[in-house]
Formats: sequence, C-alpha cells, structure tokens
Amino acid sequence: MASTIYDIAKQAGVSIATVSRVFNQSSSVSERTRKKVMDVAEAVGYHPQAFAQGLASKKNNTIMVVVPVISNYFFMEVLGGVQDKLGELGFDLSIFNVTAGDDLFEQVEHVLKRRWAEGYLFISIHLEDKQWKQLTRYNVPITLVDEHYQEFDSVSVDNVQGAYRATKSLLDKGFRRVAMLSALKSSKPIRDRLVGYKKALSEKGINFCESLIISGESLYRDGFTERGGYEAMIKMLNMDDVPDACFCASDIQAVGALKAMKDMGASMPIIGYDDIELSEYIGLSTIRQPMRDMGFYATQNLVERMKNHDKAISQTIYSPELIHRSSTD
Amino acid sequence: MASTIYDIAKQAGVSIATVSRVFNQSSSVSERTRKKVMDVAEAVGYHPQAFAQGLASKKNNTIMVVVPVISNYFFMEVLGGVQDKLGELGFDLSIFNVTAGDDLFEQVEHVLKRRWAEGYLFISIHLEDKQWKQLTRYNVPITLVDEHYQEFDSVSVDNVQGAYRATKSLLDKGFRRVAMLSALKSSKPIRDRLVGYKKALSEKGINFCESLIISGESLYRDGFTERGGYEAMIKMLNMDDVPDACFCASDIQAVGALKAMKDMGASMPIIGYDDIELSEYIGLSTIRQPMRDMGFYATQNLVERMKNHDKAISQTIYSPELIHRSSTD
DNA sequence: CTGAAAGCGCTTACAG
DNA sequence: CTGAAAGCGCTTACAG
Repeated sequence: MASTIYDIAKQAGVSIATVSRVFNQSSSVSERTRKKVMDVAEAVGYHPQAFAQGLASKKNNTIMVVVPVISNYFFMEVLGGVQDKLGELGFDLSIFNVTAGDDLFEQVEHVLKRRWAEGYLFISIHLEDKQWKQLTRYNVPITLVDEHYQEFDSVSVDNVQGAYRATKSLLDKGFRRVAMLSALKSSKPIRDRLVGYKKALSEKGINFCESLIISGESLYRDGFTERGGYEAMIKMLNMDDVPDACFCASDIQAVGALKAMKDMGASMPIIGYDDIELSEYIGLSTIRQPMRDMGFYATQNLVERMKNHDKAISQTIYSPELIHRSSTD
Repeated sequence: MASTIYDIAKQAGVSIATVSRVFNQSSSVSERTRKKVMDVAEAVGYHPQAFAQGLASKKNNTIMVVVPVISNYFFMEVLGGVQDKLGELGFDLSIFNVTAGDDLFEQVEHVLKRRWAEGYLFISIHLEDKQWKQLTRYNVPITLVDEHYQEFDSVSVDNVQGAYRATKSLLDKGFRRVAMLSALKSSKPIRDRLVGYKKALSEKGINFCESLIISGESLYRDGFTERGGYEAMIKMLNMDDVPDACFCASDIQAVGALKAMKDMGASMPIIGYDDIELSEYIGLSTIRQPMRDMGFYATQNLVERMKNHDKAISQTIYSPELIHRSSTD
C-alpha cells in the first residue's frame, strides 16, 4: 500500500500541511523540519501523487502535444525538440493522437475539456479560422506548430516560400517541364506548396499544367509516405511526355520516388522537402524545415505563456532553406 | 469558468451521483434521467475532469510509455503499434522520456511512484535483474518491450538469433572477413548481437577478431545513428585489410555506412538490422524486427493484465526474419 | 433507479 | 515557521 501525506505527517510528527510544503520547495519550512520529513519520506518511498496534486492545485505540470500521428518523420523530429526543452524545464509530456476517421474539431475540443494539461502544443493540426476562434474560449495556453491563427502563438515555416524556392531551383537549372510529386490534395501543406510551385512557374512565364501535379494512390498518412512517392513517380515515368525534373512534397516521398526511378531504370533530378536527417545520407536536395528547432522553440513559447497569460501573441515564421545535394546535380 | 458535476446536477434537477453515473455508462440510470443530464451537459459543454476522476476512482485511463528517446526509428515504429491498439481500446497515452545523464533506475522508480498511469510499457529500458525485481513491489501492470525479465510480461525479439542469421547469410555467400559495424559496446542490443555474430563465425570455424568490431565516435543515441554508421564505415575502409562484408547493428547506421562507401568510392555487401520502412526503398538487406506488431501486441498484453492482475506471465519472443535485398547481392 | 455522504490525497489561504 | 480546516471534482458503497 502506497503511503500518503498523512502517513508521512504522522511518522514525522508534523501536520500534513508541512509535509506538503516540504514537497513544494517554495514555501518556508525550517531546515530541521524539512530534513525530518524527507527522512521519513525516503524511508517509505513516498512521492506526492499526480492526481491529487492536480485536483488540489489545478496544475499538473504536464504539457499535452496533439498530433495527427506520431510515427512520421516530421513529428518525430519536432517531438525531439519538444522533449529537449521539456526535459530542461521539468514538465511532463502527454500525447494525444487525433484519429483520422473522426471529426477533428470534436477531438480537439475533447482534449481541451478534459483539462489534462496546463498547456497544449498542436502540431500540424489544421482547422478553419472560425474553429480556432471557438477554441479561444477555453482560455488555456495553446501554441500552434506548422499552423497559423492570429489569436494563438504559432511557430511555422513558410510553405509557399519553400515550394517556390524548390521549384525555382529546378527552373533555374533550365528545366521546363517541372512536375510536382504531390499527396492528398486537400491537405494544408499540399495546398500551400502548390501555391509556391505555381508562383515559381509563373515568374518564369511557364504555364501551369494540371497534369504535372501527380500523387500516388495510397493515402495512408495523407500520402506522405515512401509508398505514396513511389506510386506517383511510377505514374510520372509512364507519362507520354515524361517531366524533366520533379519537386517532391516531402523527403520521405522522394525516397520512394528514387526507388521508382531505379526500378524503372530512369533518372530525373528531384528535390524534396523537410530535410529529415536521412536526406543528407542519400544525397537528396531539399528544402530544410528546422523541425527540431520548431519543437524546441514552440515549447519554450508555450511555457512562457503558461507563466504569463497576457503576454503578446507571437507568430514565428521560419524561412525554409534550400539545401543542394547530388539529387539535383 | 468550466462547469462541474454540481452545476449539471443542479440544472438537471438530480444528484451529483446521478450525473456521475450518466458519465460512467455502466451504472443503471433511467433513459429519461440520462437524457435530461446529457442535454444539460451538452448545453454547457461539460466533461468530467481527468484529475478528479483519477483521484476518486484510482483510475485514469492512461497508459504510460517509458522510452529512452522518442526520436528514433525503432521507437517510432513501436509507438505506432502502441497507438493503433490504444486507439482501439480508448486509453490515453502518456510518454515518459528517460534522460541519458541521470540514473535510469531512479527515473523509472520515479515514474512508478507518481502513479500517473494504470499500466506501463517499458520500451528498450534495460535494467539489471535485481532492479527489475525491486520494481515488482510496486505491484502495477508493466509490460517490457525489447527486454526480458521473468516476473514481467515481455515482448521481444531474439537479438542473438537475428545477428546470427545476418552474419551467417554473409558467410554463406563465401565472405570470410565479415566485420560488425557496432555502436555503444555496453548497450544491451549490441552485447546480444555480438554474441550472435560470434556464434555464426565459430560455426564456420572462423576466428573472432576484435579489430573487426568497429563503431563510430559519436555516441548520441548510443551510436545508433546515420552518423555513427558513417564514421564506422570510414574507419573500416581505411583499414589495411578492408573487410569483405559487414553486418550493421541497425538499418539507420547502414544508411550512414552506405554513404561512406559512396563518398570513398568503395563498395562492400552490407546487411542491416530492424527493417525500418525505409530499408525496402534503399534496397538494404536486413533482419526484420516486427516493431509495429511488438508495440501492438505489448499494449494488448498490458491491458489484459490491467484487467486481470493474476493472469500468468507471458514472454513473447519474436523470431527475427532475414530480408534479402540488393545490398548483399 | 436514485440520493446523501464519505472519501480519494493533496494545496492553500487564514491564523497564530 | 507551522497547524487546522476547507476545498479541489469526482466515485462509490450504502440505503431506500
């Protein structure tokens, strides 16, 4: 049977308030009392219980991360940054994984209502403005990562800019028929990246051609998978008029695309998006999103807001960086 | 101000016990009463609060996963499986990330003491038998993944066997100087895999040679990184007597090794370990660990134990499978 | 089927 | 610096 604050209090000959104070550093307790309490606590292996502390203090020292799916390179990297910061600050991490089938907004509201955490980090959760607006009434610290809404702090990367740079880098090399290896068309990153792609084309006076936007059939993880990239590239190589070069919506899709080219004995310059750790090792040119930094900074920002609810809202937008490697040589 | 069970009770004209019952499905409440309560609850957006439920019921519907580091392919895959199962069962997921610098056992005890969860999944947490033994006194459901101790349920893969098969596959092809691209020597997986490697050698009557066990310098994540593999392969290629073939302790290291070979204009058959999703796409031969299944099954097992503390302890050991791809052709 | 009441293990003004 | 006491928002026998 685990011991409670009452057991410790009795054994140490003090009140439960004192025991509580000892475990909450801050308050004043004489060194002698503190030691007495700690000795007893250690002897029986006592530790305050998270529930009870949470109920009584309305704090639980927990940050909740809400993501679409954990097993994805982008989230993995962002989470790495989140953890680095959280470890530093001594907060606990909880993860809520929204499921694909059900209503996203409902799930998000559910998380907020249950009040599991003191602060929430929403990673790649895309809602409509009026839905975000509704969430403001929960009046709880929220930081958005890879999304943007004016009433919450956010940390994101300019997707339009990134896609623009990627596409432009290909056009600058003289390629004219530049395809975009896409994914689920309705997804936010795809929509933004398509805009950047078009922008680069039009700047060069090249007409946009719908048939050059190609995606695979498998829509698991919205198509941001090796398989999605593989399928799309196969399609591309089977076109009557094969594209000259290709901008891939993510590095992981580019990995699949590379395999497809190999299997088909074809070759074409391609550039990815993300710069996952792996890309350096397979020589993939790409657009770098500072994923780890985003997670790190977003967490820091969130904790600051938790301490000061009235601080001005900050929108941090990273500039994506073009990374040249052999895949576009 | 969020509403409580009292507000709902008052507005619905019932007792708080009844409101509580409505939210706990199980108990009997007349359809009329239930509806009345639900209507009010919905109107004000009421939801029971996790803390209070936890305190009162000693349950919190949460499973805690304890891992060394999230941002790692192996854990990511295992976590994917955990999530699949958890979603199905309606449990919440919490993650505790043990930090590298501090005492592992202390951290693990800390997690258990705080009683955050109803069940714990320890992934790749390696302790000594007597330490595991000590944890049994917490008397809480624990399932081990990628580790083994007789008093807890566990799900693991036979590392000795896997390394043996990998090495043997190379020897069977006629290679004699087969190196092992290693990582932190003191880590459990490395120790086990070394045993399998040696076993395969001795079976063929080949002497074990210490100088063929090579690892990189960077020990971030115990050396299980692209960089670790890269550095090790560079060393290998610079040896006076370059090995004929190489068994890599993980796929991710193999990715680095492949790059090193390319950079050095060298080539050598290599086989990895894990079979991360990527491997198929880069043609890496490897030993498959069913990571997703392991996470899935371990979670199921844990939940079963949570429901029945007295069920017999089960040790599930998966057999690693040899996957042939082009890297060993 | 429903209510009154005790209790879960803490925190935190309020006094002293 | 320390204690008595109220309260956090629920659950759950116990009665009826």
